[in-house]
Amino acid sequence: MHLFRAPNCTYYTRICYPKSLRDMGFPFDVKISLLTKTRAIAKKRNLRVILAVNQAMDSITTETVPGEFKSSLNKQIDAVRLSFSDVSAEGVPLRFATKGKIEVRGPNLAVKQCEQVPLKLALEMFISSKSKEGVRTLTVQQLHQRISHFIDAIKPDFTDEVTSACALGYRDLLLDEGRSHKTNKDYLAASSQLFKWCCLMQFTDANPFALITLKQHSLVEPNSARTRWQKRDLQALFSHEEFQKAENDLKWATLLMMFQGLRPSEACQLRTADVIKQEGLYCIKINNGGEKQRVKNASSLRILPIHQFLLKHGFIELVERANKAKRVQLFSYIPTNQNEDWSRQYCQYFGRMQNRMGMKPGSRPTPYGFRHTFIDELKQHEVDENIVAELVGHKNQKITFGRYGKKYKISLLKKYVDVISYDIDCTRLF
DNA sequence: TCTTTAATACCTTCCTCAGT
DNA sequence: ACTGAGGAAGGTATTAAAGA
Repeated sequence: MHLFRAPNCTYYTRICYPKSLRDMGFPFDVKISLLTKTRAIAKKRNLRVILAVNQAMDSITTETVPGEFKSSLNKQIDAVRLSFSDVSAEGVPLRFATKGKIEVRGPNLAVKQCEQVPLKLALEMFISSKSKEGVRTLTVQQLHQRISHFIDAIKPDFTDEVTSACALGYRDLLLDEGRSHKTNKDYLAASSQLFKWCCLMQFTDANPFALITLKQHSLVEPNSARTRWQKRDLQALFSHEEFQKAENDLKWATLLMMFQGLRPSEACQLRTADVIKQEGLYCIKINNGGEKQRVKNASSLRILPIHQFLLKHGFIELVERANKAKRVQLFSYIPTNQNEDWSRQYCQYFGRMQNRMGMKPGSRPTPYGFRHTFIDELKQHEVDENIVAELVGHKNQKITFGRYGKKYKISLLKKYVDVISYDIDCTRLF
Protein backbone atom coordinates (compact mmCIF):
# COMPACT_ATOMS: atom_id res chain seq x y z
CA MET A 1 0.00 0.00 0.00
CA HIS A 2 1.53 3.30 -0.98
CA LEU A 3 0.63 6.90 -1.71
CA PHE A 4 1.90 8.96 -4.56
CA ARG A 5 1.26 12.45 -5.73
CA ALA A 6 0.13 13.54 -9.18
CA PRO A 7 0.17 17.10 -10.55
CA ASN A 8 -2.53 19.64 -9.69
CA CYS A 9 -3.10 18.09 -6.31
CA THR A 10 -4.90 14.97 -7.44
CA TYR A 11 -3.87 12.32 -5.00
CA TYR A 12 -4.11 8.73 -5.94
CA THR A 13 -4.22 5.99 -3.44
CA ARG A 14 -3.48 2.64 -4.88
CA ILE A 15 -4.13 -0.27 -2.62
CA CYS A 16 -2.46 -3.49 -3.69
CA TYR A 17 -3.71 -6.65 -2.12
CA PRO A 18 -1.30 -8.76 -0.09
CA LYS A 19 -0.04 -11.84 -1.89
CA SER A 20 -2.07 -14.14 0.33
CA LEU A 21 -5.27 -12.46 -0.87
CA ARG A 22 -4.20 -12.47 -4.50
CA ASP A 23 -3.70 -16.20 -4.14
CA MET A 24 -7.30 -16.41 -2.96
CA GLY A 25 -8.48 -14.92 -6.25
CA PHE A 26 -8.32 -11.13 -5.73
CA PRO A 27 -6.45 -10.26 -8.90
CA PHE A 28 -7.28 -6.56 -8.78
CA ASP A 29 -6.07 -3.55 -6.93
CA VAL A 30 -8.05 -0.49 -5.85
CA LYS A 31 -7.32 2.96 -7.17
CA ILE A 32 -8.81 5.99 -5.47
CA SER A 33 -8.30 9.54 -6.62
CA LEU A 34 -8.81 12.56 -4.42
CA LEU A 35 -8.73 16.11 -5.63
CA THR A 36 -7.91 18.60 -2.93
CA LYS A 37 -6.38 22.02 -2.48
CA THR A 38 -3.48 21.00 -0.29
CA ARG A 39 -1.35 18.02 0.40
CA ALA A 40 -2.20 18.07 4.08
CA ILE A 41 -5.92 17.59 3.46
CA ALA A 42 -5.25 14.84 0.96
CA LYS A 43 -3.10 12.97 3.44
CA LYS A 44 -5.78 13.19 6.09
CA ARG A 45 -8.45 11.99 3.68
CA ASN A 46 -6.31 9.22 2.31
CA LEU A 47 -5.81 7.96 5.82
CA ARG A 48 -9.57 7.72 6.28
CA VAL A 49 -9.93 5.83 3.04
CA ILE A 50 -7.14 3.44 3.93
CA LEU A 51 -8.68 2.87 7.33
CA ALA A 52 -11.96 1.90 5.70
CA VAL A 53 -10.22 -0.43 3.28
CA ASN A 54 -8.21 -2.05 6.07
CA GLN A 55 -11.34 -2.72 8.04
CA ALA A 56 -12.96 -4.26 5.00
CA MET A 57 -9.94 -6.46 4.34
CA ASP A 58 -10.01 -7.72 7.90
CA SER A 59 -13.46 -9.10 7.24
CA ILE A 60 -12.28 -11.30 4.37
CA THR A 61 -12.66 -15.00 4.98
CA THR A 62 -12.24 -18.04 2.79
CA GLU A 63 -15.97 -17.75 1.99
CA THR A 64 -15.68 -14.22 0.61
CA VAL A 65 -16.48 -13.94 -3.10
CA PRO A 66 -14.02 -11.52 -4.78
CA GLY A 67 -16.67 -9.88 -7.00
CA GLU A 68 -19.02 -9.21 -4.13
CA PHE A 69 -16.21 -7.96 -1.96
CA LYS A 70 -15.14 -5.54 -4.66
CA SER A 71 -18.58 -4.00 -5.03
CA SER A 72 -19.13 -3.75 -1.28
CA LEU A 73 -15.69 -2.17 -0.90
CA ASN A 74 -16.52 0.34 -3.61
CA LYS A 75 -19.64 1.31 -1.69
CA GLN A 76 -17.68 1.78 1.51
CA ILE A 77 -15.09 3.92 -0.22
CA ASP A 78 -17.81 6.02 -1.79
CA ALA A 79 -19.41 6.50 1.62
CA VAL A 80 -16.10 7.79 2.96
CA ARG A 81 -15.64 10.11 -0.02
CA LEU A 82 -19.16 11.47 0.33
CA SER A 83 -18.46 12.27 3.96
CA PHE A 84 -15.79 14.70 2.74
CA SER A 85 -18.47 17.05 1.50
CA ASP A 86 -18.99 18.30 5.05
CA VAL A 87 -15.52 19.83 4.89
CA SER A 88 -14.78 22.98 2.90
CA ALA A 89 -11.90 23.24 0.46
CA GLU A 90 -9.67 24.69 3.15
CA GLY A 91 -10.47 21.86 5.50
CA VAL A 92 -12.49 24.03 7.85
CA PRO A 93 -15.68 22.38 9.04
CA LEU A 94 -18.65 24.20 7.62
CA ARG A 95 -20.72 23.77 10.73
CA PHE A 96 -20.85 26.65 13.14
CA ALA A 97 -19.37 26.61 16.56
CA THR A 98 -22.41 28.55 17.71
CA LYS A 99 -25.09 26.94 15.63
CA GLY A 100 -27.81 29.14 14.16
CA LYS A 101 -26.05 32.46 14.68
CA ILE A 102 -24.74 34.01 11.50
CA GLU A 103 -22.50 36.99 11.23
CA VAL A 104 -22.10 38.68 7.89
CA ARG A 105 -19.57 41.41 7.20
CA GLY A 106 -19.24 43.31 3.98
CA PRO A 107 -18.42 46.81 2.79
CA ASN A 108 -22.03 47.76 2.19
CA LEU A 109 -23.69 45.42 4.61
CA ALA A 110 -24.22 46.09 8.25
CA VAL A 111 -23.36 43.29 10.60
CA LYS A 112 -26.40 41.11 10.71
CA GLN A 113 -27.40 38.63 13.30
CA CYS A 114 -30.27 36.35 12.58
CA GLU A 115 -31.36 32.80 13.06
CA GLN A 116 -31.70 32.01 9.37
CA VAL A 117 -30.74 33.84 6.20
CA PRO A 118 -33.66 34.78 3.94
CA LEU A 119 -33.03 33.41 0.47
CA LYS A 120 -33.79 36.71 -1.24
CA LEU A 121 -31.24 38.49 0.95
CA ALA A 122 -28.71 35.79 0.13
CA LEU A 123 -29.42 36.31 -3.58
CA GLU A 124 -28.88 40.07 -3.35
CA MET A 125 -25.64 39.56 -1.45
CA PHE A 126 -24.48 36.96 -3.94
CA ILE A 127 -25.24 39.27 -6.85
CA SER A 128 -23.43 42.16 -5.22
CA SER A 129 -20.44 39.91 -4.59
CA LYS A 130 -20.58 38.59 -8.14
CA SER A 131 -20.63 42.05 -9.69
CA LYS A 132 -17.27 42.76 -8.08
CA GLU A 133 -15.64 39.94 -10.03
CA GLY A 134 -15.27 42.00 -13.16
CA VAL A 135 -17.69 39.99 -15.28
CA ARG A 136 -20.04 41.66 -17.75
CA THR A 137 -23.17 43.21 -16.28
CA LEU A 138 -25.30 41.08 -18.55
CA THR A 139 -23.79 37.95 -17.04
CA VAL A 140 -24.71 39.11 -13.55
CA GLN A 141 -28.16 40.12 -14.76
CA GLN A 142 -28.70 36.72 -16.30
CA LEU A 143 -27.62 34.96 -13.11
CA HIS A 144 -30.08 37.08 -11.14
CA GLN A 145 -32.91 36.38 -13.53
CA ARG A 146 -32.34 32.64 -13.51
CA ILE A 147 -31.97 32.27 -9.76
CA SER A 148 -35.11 34.41 -9.31
CA HIS A 149 -36.89 31.99 -11.60
CA PHE A 150 -36.01 29.20 -9.19
CA ILE A 151 -37.08 31.22 -6.14
CA ASP A 152 -40.38 32.19 -7.75
CA ALA A 153 -41.09 28.62 -8.74
CA ILE A 154 -40.29 26.89 -5.45
CA LYS A 155 -40.82 29.84 -3.07
CA PRO A 156 -38.46 28.86 -0.27
CA ASP A 157 -37.99 31.56 2.38
CA PHE A 158 -34.63 30.67 3.86
CA THR A 159 -31.39 29.32 2.46
CA ASP A 160 -31.37 26.25 4.65
CA GLU A 161 -34.92 25.31 3.64
CA VAL A 162 -33.80 24.27 0.18
CA THR A 163 -33.23 20.54 -0.01
CA SER A 164 -31.99 18.42 -2.87
CA ALA A 165 -35.63 17.34 -3.27
CA CYS A 166 -36.57 20.98 -3.94
CA ALA A 167 -33.78 21.20 -6.48
CA LEU A 168 -34.93 18.02 -8.18
CA GLY A 169 -38.50 19.29 -8.26
CA TYR A 170 -37.26 22.48 -9.87
CA ARG A 171 -35.36 20.49 -12.47
CA ASP A 172 -38.54 18.62 -13.39
CA LEU A 173 -40.35 21.93 -13.70
CA LEU A 174 -37.64 23.23 -16.03
CA LEU A 175 -37.96 20.13 -18.17
CA ASP A 176 -41.69 20.77 -18.48
CA GLU A 177 -41.26 24.39 -19.49
CA GLY A 178 -39.63 23.47 -22.78
CA ARG A 179 -36.40 25.47 -22.98
CA SER A 180 -33.41 24.03 -24.79
CA HIS A 181 -31.18 21.49 -23.08
CA LYS A 182 -28.29 23.91 -22.81
CA THR A 183 -30.44 26.69 -21.38
CA ASN A 184 -31.87 24.32 -18.79
CA LYS A 185 -28.35 23.37 -17.84
CA ASP A 186 -27.43 27.01 -17.41
CA TYR A 187 -30.52 27.64 -15.28
CA LEU A 188 -29.53 24.83 -12.93
CA ALA A 189 -25.94 26.06 -12.95
CA ALA A 190 -27.05 29.53 -11.87
CA SER A 191 -28.85 28.26 -8.77
CA SER A 192 -26.00 25.89 -8.08
CA GLN A 193 -23.61 28.84 -8.11
CA LEU A 194 -25.72 30.64 -5.52
CA PHE A 195 -25.72 27.70 -3.13
CA LYS A 196 -22.03 27.11 -3.62
CA TRP A 197 -21.56 30.67 -2.47
CA CYS A 198 -23.98 30.08 0.42
CA CYS A 199 -21.77 27.18 1.55
CA LEU A 200 -18.72 29.43 1.55
CA MET A 201 -20.65 32.03 3.51
CA GLN A 202 -21.68 29.28 5.93
CA PHE A 203 -25.37 29.95 5.30
CA THR A 204 -25.96 26.34 4.38
CA ASP A 205 -24.20 23.06 5.01
CA ALA A 206 -24.44 21.73 1.48
CA ASN A 207 -25.31 22.69 -2.07
CA PRO A 208 -28.71 21.10 -2.84
CA PHE A 209 -27.97 21.40 -6.57
CA ALA A 210 -24.64 19.60 -6.37
CA LEU A 211 -25.95 16.24 -7.55
CA ILE A 212 -28.77 17.44 -9.82
CA THR A 213 -28.17 16.59 -13.46
CA LEU A 214 -30.17 16.65 -16.66
CA LYS A 215 -29.00 13.26 -17.95
CA GLN A 216 -30.44 13.28 -21.47
CA HIS A 217 -28.00 14.82 -23.87
CA SER A 218 -28.80 17.52 -26.32
CA LEU A 219 -29.92 16.12 -29.64
CA VAL A 220 -28.40 19.02 -31.52
CA GLU A 221 -25.06 18.24 -33.11
CA PRO A 222 -22.53 20.85 -32.00
CA ASN A 223 -21.47 21.65 -35.56
CA SER A 224 -25.01 22.06 -36.87
CA ALA A 225 -26.43 24.13 -34.03
CA ARG A 226 -26.66 27.29 -36.09
CA THR A 227 -27.24 27.10 -39.80
CA ARG A 228 -24.58 28.38 -42.17
CA TRP A 229 -25.31 30.37 -45.30
CA GLN A 230 -25.31 28.16 -48.34
CA LYS A 231 -23.94 29.58 -51.57
CA ARG A 232 -27.43 29.94 -53.00
CA ASP A 233 -28.47 31.86 -49.85
CA LEU A 234 -25.58 34.26 -50.38
CA GLN A 235 -26.45 34.72 -54.03
CA ALA A 236 -30.07 35.36 -53.08
CA LEU A 237 -28.94 37.93 -50.52
CA PHE A 238 -26.63 39.72 -52.97
CA SER A 239 -29.16 39.90 -55.74
CA HIS A 240 -32.01 41.03 -53.48
CA GLU A 241 -32.83 44.70 -53.83
CA GLU A 242 -33.29 45.05 -50.08
CA PHE A 243 -29.61 44.23 -49.59
CA GLN A 244 -28.51 46.25 -52.60
CA LYS A 245 -30.22 49.37 -51.29
CA ALA A 246 -29.08 48.82 -47.70
CA GLU A 247 -26.70 51.25 -46.00
CA ASN A 248 -23.03 50.88 -46.84
CA ASP A 249 -22.17 50.15 -43.22
CA LEU A 250 -24.44 47.14 -43.21
CA LYS A 251 -23.06 45.87 -46.49
CA TRP A 252 -19.44 46.25 -45.46
CA ALA A 253 -19.91 44.73 -42.02
CA THR A 254 -21.59 41.78 -43.71
CA LEU A 255 -18.74 41.39 -46.18
CA LEU A 256 -16.22 41.50 -43.34
CA MET A 257 -18.00 38.61 -41.65
CA MET A 258 -18.27 36.64 -44.87
CA PHE A 259 -14.72 37.08 -46.06
CA GLN A 260 -12.78 37.44 -42.83
CA GLY A 261 -14.86 35.34 -40.45
CA LEU A 262 -15.31 38.19 -37.97
CA ARG A 263 -17.90 38.04 -35.20
CA PRO A 264 -20.65 40.63 -35.72
CA SER A 265 -19.39 42.75 -32.82
CA GLU A 266 -15.81 42.57 -34.08
CA ALA A 267 -16.90 43.99 -37.42
CA CYS A 268 -19.11 46.69 -35.90
CA GLN A 269 -16.47 48.09 -33.57
CA LEU A 270 -13.64 48.35 -36.10
CA ARG A 271 -11.80 51.68 -36.04
CA THR A 272 -10.09 53.30 -38.99
CA ALA A 273 -6.81 52.83 -37.14
CA ASP A 274 -7.40 49.10 -37.03
CA VAL A 275 -6.71 48.81 -40.74
CA ILE A 276 -2.95 48.56 -40.92
CA LYS A 277 -0.17 47.39 -43.20
CA GLN A 278 2.01 44.52 -42.21
CA GLU A 279 4.64 42.73 -44.33
CA GLY A 280 3.42 45.06 -47.05
CA LEU A 281 -0.12 43.69 -46.92
CA TYR A 282 -3.29 45.41 -45.75
CA CYS A 283 -4.52 43.89 -42.53
CA ILE A 284 -7.30 44.18 -39.99
CA LYS A 285 -6.22 44.31 -36.40
CA ILE A 286 -8.80 42.89 -34.00
CA ASN A 287 -7.95 44.54 -30.70
CA ASN A 288 -9.32 46.33 -27.68
CA GLY A 289 -7.26 49.51 -27.86
CA GLY A 290 -10.09 51.97 -28.55
CA GLU A 291 -12.69 53.57 -26.36
CA LYS A 292 -15.24 50.93 -25.27
CA GLN A 293 -13.68 48.60 -27.80
CA ARG A 294 -13.32 45.10 -26.46
CA VAL A 295 -12.64 41.52 -27.50
CA LYS A 296 -14.34 38.37 -26.33
CA ASN A 297 -11.19 36.86 -24.89
CA ALA A 298 -7.42 36.92 -25.19
CA SER A 299 -7.27 34.62 -28.19
CA SER A 300 -9.57 36.92 -30.13
CA LEU A 301 -6.71 39.41 -30.46
CA ARG A 302 -5.33 38.88 -33.94
CA ILE A 303 -4.16 40.44 -37.18
CA LEU A 304 -5.80 39.32 -40.41
CA PRO A 305 -4.71 39.96 -43.98
CA ILE A 306 -7.57 41.48 -45.92
CA HIS A 307 -9.28 39.30 -48.51
CA GLN A 308 -8.80 40.20 -52.17
CA PHE A 309 -12.55 40.57 -52.68
CA LEU A 310 -12.69 43.41 -50.15
CA LEU A 311 -9.60 45.05 -51.62
CA LYS A 312 -11.01 44.78 -55.12
CA HIS A 313 -14.31 46.39 -54.20
CA GLY A 314 -12.89 49.38 -52.43
CA PHE A 315 -12.45 48.58 -48.77
CA ILE A 316 -9.21 50.54 -48.54
CA GLU A 317 -10.85 53.54 -50.23
CA LEU A 318 -13.63 53.33 -47.66
CA VAL A 319 -11.07 53.43 -44.86
CA GLU A 320 -9.23 56.34 -46.48
CA ARG A 321 -12.44 58.33 -46.80
CA ALA A 322 -13.15 57.70 -43.11
CA ASN A 323 -9.60 58.75 -42.29
CA LYS A 324 -9.94 61.96 -44.27
CA ALA A 325 -13.16 62.74 -42.43
CA LYS A 326 -11.20 62.17 -39.20
CA ARG A 327 -13.60 59.44 -38.13
CA VAL A 328 -12.41 57.19 -35.35
CA GLN A 329 -14.94 54.43 -35.95
CA LEU A 330 -15.07 52.89 -39.38
CA PHE A 331 -18.83 52.41 -39.18
CA SER A 332 -21.61 54.35 -37.51
CA TYR A 333 -22.44 51.56 -35.07
CA ILE A 334 -22.24 52.45 -31.42
CA PRO A 335 -22.46 50.24 -28.33
CA THR A 336 -26.07 50.58 -27.21
CA ASN A 337 -27.74 50.32 -23.80
CA GLN A 338 -26.09 49.40 -20.51
CA ASN A 339 -24.69 46.20 -21.96
CA GLU A 340 -22.62 48.14 -24.46
CA ASP A 341 -23.60 45.72 -27.15
CA TRP A 342 -21.74 46.58 -30.36
CA SER A 343 -23.53 44.17 -32.66
CA ARG A 344 -27.07 45.01 -31.63
CA GLN A 345 -27.86 47.75 -34.15
CA TYR A 346 -26.38 45.77 -37.00
CA CYS A 347 -28.15 42.55 -36.03
CA GLN A 348 -31.48 44.35 -35.72
CA TYR A 349 -31.17 46.14 -39.06
CA PHE A 350 -30.13 42.89 -40.64
CA GLY A 351 -33.00 40.99 -39.04
CA ARG A 352 -35.54 43.60 -40.18
CA MET A 353 -34.11 43.46 -43.68
CA GLN A 354 -34.50 39.68 -43.63
CA ASN A 355 -38.12 40.14 -42.50
CA ARG A 356 -38.76 42.33 -45.52
CA MET A 357 -37.16 39.69 -47.70
CA GLY A 358 -39.61 37.17 -46.33
CA MET A 359 -37.06 35.18 -44.32
CA LYS A 360 -38.75 33.94 -41.16
CA PRO A 361 -37.07 34.28 -37.74
CA GLY A 362 -35.98 30.98 -36.31
CA SER A 363 -35.52 29.23 -39.61
CA ARG A 364 -33.32 31.73 -41.42
CA PRO A 365 -29.53 31.96 -41.32
CA THR A 366 -28.33 34.68 -38.95
CA PRO A 367 -25.38 37.10 -39.05
CA TYR A 368 -23.34 34.78 -36.86
CA GLY A 369 -23.92 32.19 -39.54
CA PHE A 370 -21.47 34.07 -41.79
CA ARG A 371 -18.72 33.08 -39.39
CA HIS A 372 -19.86 29.47 -39.56
CA THR A 373 -19.87 29.72 -43.32
CA PHE A 374 -16.36 31.13 -43.38
CA ILE A 375 -15.03 28.37 -41.14
CA ASP A 376 -16.91 25.67 -42.99
CA GLU A 377 -15.68 26.83 -46.40
CA LEU A 378 -12.07 26.66 -45.21
CA LYS A 379 -12.71 23.28 -43.68
CA GLN A 380 -14.15 22.02 -46.94
CA HIS A 381 -11.02 23.23 -48.69
CA GLU A 382 -9.01 21.10 -46.26
CA VAL A 383 -7.28 24.05 -44.74
CA ASP A 384 -5.36 23.04 -41.63
CA GLU A 385 -7.34 23.46 -38.42
CA ASN A 386 -4.53 25.46 -36.85
CA ILE A 387 -4.69 28.00 -39.68
CA VAL A 388 -8.44 28.33 -39.35
CA ALA A 389 -8.20 28.67 -35.57
CA GLU A 390 -5.74 31.51 -35.97
CA LEU A 391 -7.82 33.26 -38.61
CA VAL A 392 -10.97 33.27 -36.52
CA GLY A 393 -9.27 33.78 -33.17
CA HIS A 394 -9.89 30.48 -31.48
CA LYS A 395 -7.60 29.16 -28.86
CA ASN A 396 -5.90 26.05 -30.15
CA GLN A 397 -4.60 23.75 -27.48
CA LYS A 398 -3.16 21.30 -29.95
CA ILE A 399 -0.27 23.58 -30.76
CA THR A 400 2.55 22.75 -28.41
CA PHE A 401 4.32 25.68 -26.87
CA GLY A 402 7.82 26.23 -28.14
CA ARG A 403 7.47 23.89 -31.10
CA TYR A 404 4.53 25.25 -33.04
CA GLY A 405 3.96 28.28 -30.84
CA LYS A 406 4.93 30.90 -33.41
CA LYS A 407 2.25 32.74 -35.31
CA TYR A 408 1.92 32.07 -39.02
CA LYS A 409 3.37 34.65 -41.37
CA ILE A 410 0.89 37.23 -42.60
CA SER A 411 1.74 36.35 -46.19
CA LEU A 412 0.88 32.73 -45.48
CA LEU A 413 -2.44 33.70 -43.88
CA LYS A 414 -3.14 35.93 -46.90
CA LYS A 415 -2.87 32.92 -49.18
CA TYR A 416 -5.53 31.16 -47.12
CA VAL A 417 -8.07 33.99 -46.72
CA ASP A 418 -8.04 34.31 -50.47
CA VAL A 419 -9.18 30.72 -50.66
CA ILE A 420 -12.66 32.06 -49.89
CA SER A 421 -14.67 32.51 -53.05
CA TYR A 422 -18.42 32.51 -53.18
CA ASP A 423 -18.74 32.85 -56.95
CA ILE A 424 -21.48 35.42 -56.66
CA ASP A 425 -22.54 38.10 -59.03
CA CYS A 426 -22.10 41.49 -57.36
CA THR A 427 -22.05 43.75 -60.41
CA ARG A 428 -25.05 45.76 -59.16
CA LEU A 429 -23.91 46.00 -55.57
CA PHE A 430 -21.35 48.77 -55.92
C1' DT B 1 1.92 7.16 -13.71
C1' DC B 2 1.33 10.05 -17.59
C1' DT B 3 -1.59 11.26 -21.56
C1' DT B 4 -5.79 11.79 -23.89
C1' DT B 5 -10.62 12.46 -24.00
C1' DA B 6 -15.13 13.54 -22.11
C1' DA B 7 -17.87 16.21 -19.14
C1' DT B 8 -18.86 20.24 -16.61
C1' DA B 9 -18.69 25.09 -15.02
C1' DC B 10 -18.78 29.51 -16.18
C1' DC B 11 -18.72 33.70 -18.98
C1' DT B 12 -19.78 36.29 -23.34
C1' DT B 13 -22.33 37.21 -27.36
C1' DC B 14 -26.16 36.68 -30.44
C1' DC B 15 -31.14 36.42 -31.57
C1' DT B 16 -36.05 37.40 -31.04
C1' DC B 17 -40.16 39.37 -29.14
C1' DA B 18 -43.06 42.69 -27.16
C1' DG B 19 -43.88 47.19 -25.31
C1' DT B 20 -43.37 52.06 -26.08
C1' DA C 1 -36.79 52.74 -34.17
C1' DC C 2 -35.22 51.90 -29.52
C1' DT C 3 -35.23 49.07 -25.10
C1' DG C 4 -35.57 45.51 -21.82
C1' DA C 5 -36.02 40.81 -21.16
C1' DG C 6 -35.12 36.25 -21.76
C1' DG C 7 -33.89 32.36 -24.68
C1' DA C 8 -30.11 30.28 -27.21
C1' DA C 9 -25.64 29.44 -28.51
C1' DG C 10 -20.38 30.10 -28.68
C1' DG C 11 -16.18 29.52 -26.37
C1' DT C 12 -12.48 28.71 -22.67
C1' DA C 13 -10.88 26.65 -18.48
C1' DT C 14 -11.19 23.19 -15.25
C1' DT C 15 -12.06 18.62 -13.66
C1' DA C 16 -13.16 13.71 -14.07
C1' DA C 17 -12.49 9.50 -16.25
C1' DA C 18 -10.46 6.35 -19.40
C1' DG C 19 -6.50 4.58 -21.95
C1' DA C 20 -1.66 3.32 -22.74
